[in-house]
Amino acid sequence: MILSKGEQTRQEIVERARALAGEVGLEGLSLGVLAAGMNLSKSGLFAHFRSKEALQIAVLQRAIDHFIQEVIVPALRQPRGEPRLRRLFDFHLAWIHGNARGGSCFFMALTHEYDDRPGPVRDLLVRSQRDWYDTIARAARAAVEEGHFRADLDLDQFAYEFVGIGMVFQQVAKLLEDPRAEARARAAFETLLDHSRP
Amino acid sequence: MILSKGEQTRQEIVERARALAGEVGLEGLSLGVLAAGMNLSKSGLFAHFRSKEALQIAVLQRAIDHFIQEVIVPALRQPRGEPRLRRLFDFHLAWIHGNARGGSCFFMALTHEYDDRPGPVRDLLVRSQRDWYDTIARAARAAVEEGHFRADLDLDQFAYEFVGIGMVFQQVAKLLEDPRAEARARAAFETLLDHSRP
DNA sequence: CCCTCAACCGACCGATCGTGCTATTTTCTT
DNA sequence: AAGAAAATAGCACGATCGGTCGGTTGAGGG
Repeated sequence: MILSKGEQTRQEIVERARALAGEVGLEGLSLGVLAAGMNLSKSGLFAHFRSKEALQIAVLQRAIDHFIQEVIVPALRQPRGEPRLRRLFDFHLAWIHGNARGGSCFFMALTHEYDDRPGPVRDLLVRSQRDWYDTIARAARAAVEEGHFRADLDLDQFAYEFVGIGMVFQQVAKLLEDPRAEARARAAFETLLDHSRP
Repeated sequence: MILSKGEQTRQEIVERARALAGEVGLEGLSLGVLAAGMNLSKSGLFAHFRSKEALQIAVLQRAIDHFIQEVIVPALRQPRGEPRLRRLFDFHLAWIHGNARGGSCFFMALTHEYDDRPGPVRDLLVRSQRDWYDTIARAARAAVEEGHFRADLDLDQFAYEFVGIGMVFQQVAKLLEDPRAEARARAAFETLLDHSRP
């Protein structure tokens, strides 16, 4: 056993908390409810993190890792340029849809939870979102280099509109429950791609 | 005095609660904090609404009314077609930016608060958002009729992308605090307009 | 195998939550 | 001005919150 008992329990807590936070937000996390869900006393759980904020940060970091593993890494296995961008978009939609099961996309929900609540949690969130925009912009630059996109394309603008499509998709799919949400997202993305080509 | 004392107090409560909810959400509203902020006892305040949910609904309805007054009505004063759509977009950005003072756009925040929390509050939110998409689509249809937009334009798709731009704008402006957020939003909107023209 | 220390528990704290119930004060009607 | 009705205050309730503390237990290295 490579993981100590404590570390193993800690990771189970974080994983469980991540699922719970998808439904109630990071602020809405309750140590009591969380402990009851596993076979743990509240204080036993609390001992693993010395504050609720530490738990929140651990959960957010875990979500970031998941996002990288489920969205970014698989897209990187595609050839540079447009194919990789398409996959990035696909996996992004899938991520939103997946987390859609009883909860919004983690990061979008947190955006509204923390855009006016300073602190380390917000800082980490901001950093992760900036990284996400950068990842998209870098993938777009690769597409430029491959000749798939025009040389004068505004990469940051591309990332901006890319993210925007994902955001409406989430609202239309999950709140408004419109089955055409995904088709609309893909149509919007095709338009964006067309507009980016030489 | 046309308003009874009770009704007047009630409206002051709702208005105050709307401001407070912009920072902490509808679920995060606290009757105690709210009452302390005005000169009212918690129970005195509570008596105006027979439940917290009733207060939440009143607050949401109030926000909807504000949105209509600040965004939709002034846009309707513009000539049909593209000018009206431009103003609709302008006022929409201004609304997001205005509510940005210590809080997100009310409706976007509520989207993530209630997309997995059924009940009357969510129902009202869904209705209001559907109305908003419809309003944009109707304005776009007018632009088609005026000959500003092509006849085969997908109106709902237009509304979809319209809203998406507003959503990224909010995140980039408020969470990421990027001063170019507004310019990017306008650039994206111009692209959308260009793509909609005959 | 045993001893040590990390891991965990149970009880408890003060605060705050939404919500009743019962006065008491204020407003409105006559 | 008086009486009915509405508005508000005071108080208490059960629940739940994040967090503390002293003790108990079980895992893991010697």
